[in-house]
Amino acid sequence: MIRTRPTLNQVAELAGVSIASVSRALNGRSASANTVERVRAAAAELGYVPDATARSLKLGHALQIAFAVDDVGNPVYVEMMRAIEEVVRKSGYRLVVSSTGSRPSEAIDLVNSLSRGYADGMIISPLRITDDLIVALQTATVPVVVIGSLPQDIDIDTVQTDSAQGVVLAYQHLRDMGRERIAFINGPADTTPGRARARGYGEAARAAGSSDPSVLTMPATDFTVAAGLDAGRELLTRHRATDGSLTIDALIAANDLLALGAIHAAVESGLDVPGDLAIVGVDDIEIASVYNPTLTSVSLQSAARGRHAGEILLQRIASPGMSARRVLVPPELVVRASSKSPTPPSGRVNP
Amino acid sequence: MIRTRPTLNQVAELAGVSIASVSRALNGRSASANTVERVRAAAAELGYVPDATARSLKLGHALQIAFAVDDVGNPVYVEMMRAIEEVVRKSGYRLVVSSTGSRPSEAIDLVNSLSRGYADGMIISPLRITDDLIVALQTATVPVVVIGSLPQDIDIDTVQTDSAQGVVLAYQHLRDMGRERIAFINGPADTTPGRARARGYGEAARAAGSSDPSVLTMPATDFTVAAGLDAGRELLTRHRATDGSLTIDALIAANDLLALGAIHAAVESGLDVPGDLAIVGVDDIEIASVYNPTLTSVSLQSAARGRHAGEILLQRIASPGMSARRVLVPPELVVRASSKSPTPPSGRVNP
DNA sequence: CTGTTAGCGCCTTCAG
DNA sequence: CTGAAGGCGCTAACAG
Repeated sequence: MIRTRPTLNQVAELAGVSIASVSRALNGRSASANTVERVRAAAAELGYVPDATARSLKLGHALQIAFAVDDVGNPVYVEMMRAIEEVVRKSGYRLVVSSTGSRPSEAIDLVNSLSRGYADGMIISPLRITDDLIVALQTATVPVVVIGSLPQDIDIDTVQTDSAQGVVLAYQHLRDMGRERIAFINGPADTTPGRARARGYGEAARAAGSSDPSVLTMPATDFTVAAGLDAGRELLTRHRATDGSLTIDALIAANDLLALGAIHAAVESGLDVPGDLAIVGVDDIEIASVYNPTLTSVSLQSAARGRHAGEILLQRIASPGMSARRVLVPPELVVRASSKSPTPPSGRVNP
Repeated sequence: MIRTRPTLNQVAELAGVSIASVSRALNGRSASANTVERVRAAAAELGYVPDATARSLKLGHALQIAFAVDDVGNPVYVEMMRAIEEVVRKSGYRLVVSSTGSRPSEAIDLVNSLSRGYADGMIISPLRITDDLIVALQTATVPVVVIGSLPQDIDIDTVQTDSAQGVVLAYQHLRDMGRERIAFINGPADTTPGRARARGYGEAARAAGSSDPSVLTMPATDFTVAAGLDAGRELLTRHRATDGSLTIDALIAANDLLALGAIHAAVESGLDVPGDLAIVGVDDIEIASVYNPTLTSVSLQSAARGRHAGEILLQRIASPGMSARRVLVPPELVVRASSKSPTPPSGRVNP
């Protein structure tokens, strides 16, 4: 049977003092040693714990932070979540995680329901940033920090990375490894990261002499392993010469989940990775380092982004007057086996 | 600047009616069409949204469900989380996710803080179930559902699976595939799943004629990929003959993350999986189906367990008087490439 | 149908 | 140092 929760009143009655004294004794305000002692005893006997809701109503804050993402299944968000939780819990906040799904309307509903005051602040990392969402963010009644890229003129705290630059790093790395025809599996083109990464790929490809980067681009329907598998299969059948040989020798995937799916597609079709096809992902999720082959990836430092977002949000809650901040976390290439050179010099032994 | 939130009072004033009428108009209780109209207009003009905290205090529930796990990084918990969220959100509840870390004391603190009433119920899936935790669970002031195995006589709702049986399935499958010496990488032995899976392995091994299953058992320090990598490396160096050949031909890992780490350890040491070493995991996480090789795994149906837990919790919140329920979700073997036969019949073509 | 009123449980002036 | 009282924003009787 569920035990019913004792209230301040019952503690007061048992201790033989007023509820005000109980409150003070328990919260460390001025009270005589005698009172404190009796209150403590009474509270312990009843198993009293203050009611969070009543406290919130009185104090005006919920001690909760909301974190909203499109898909909690993506390890990137899990990493952010851990980092955020670690930061905010030190200040006494709980983390409420919401998976909004891909429809921006859901995210907007969520932001608006925040106005109901169940959370004291929000961190959101949306894949699709619509005008409506921006309006909702701007008119929210609690502080909001966005992990992602907002238009420059929007006055909202932002933690962003340069994923276009990340893809450029990947491209250049593959060129350095001697790859000539580098394809690109993007996520949905209507997402913010999708657009940014396509831009990076386009820039890098053109700089390398490609006249039309889009011919080697394959959009996936989502940023997931399953979508990467589909896109990978499609890409591989599309870029075969009539003799069955591959007409591409490298592949950048817009994130690691897509890359994993794509590698699997390559392997299942009998290709050697990286021998026949080098593959680079983006995000550097944990599995990247133990996949077979290990996956070269561009780290977007999810944990660091989460940490920054948490800290900024805490600061803004403390001082709402601050002007909006933008912190930029740089991408970093992490080289592993999946992008090794196709023609290892033979007759030489590894040092 | 953060917009300040309008209250019922201000809406009432603007609409020229009492706050009670506003409340009724907004909540669809009896009110004249005229009143409803004016209240709606006033609320819209002010951008009014009811305060969740005040509402909770009055109504006596927080409309939140807490989900506590040791490590949100494990895809199993993410799967459960999604399933739970889907179930509870239909009834208007938000999901608060907490990562407790491995110390049972943290979980106990969390359970106790639930008594603060910030959540109306809790689902917890603890790796380590101590007596103290059970006491905390029993004395919690809100309904609790445990995903995991509790002692039989404990009167708490439980959703469990039979992971010992799951390991038996894995063992028998490997025997069927012609494997003779089947090793076992367990998680920490002081965890509930660790003990259950060790028991299953012991039973199966003894049934197959092994006198001491412990000689082929290697405990990992955690249920993670990193721990699996370490344990795999250790296991592989330990079970080499003097000529360098492997003295085991199969391996069961207590979960998929460990299995992934172990496969990687095998591959990096030049072994062929499944040629030299067949590997089976437990949990059937998504990556299992796209790892190279694809991982044979025993599904413990995390999504189904999460769904059941959510439904049971909702029922109990609705009718606290119900006697405790136990639902059992059976394990299911999912065969993939990592456990294929070591000696494929040659001279034959696949149909 | 509508307004007034009494709390939900807690914290915090304000007197004493 | 302590008790009484007001009120955070809302809903649910209760009268009218």
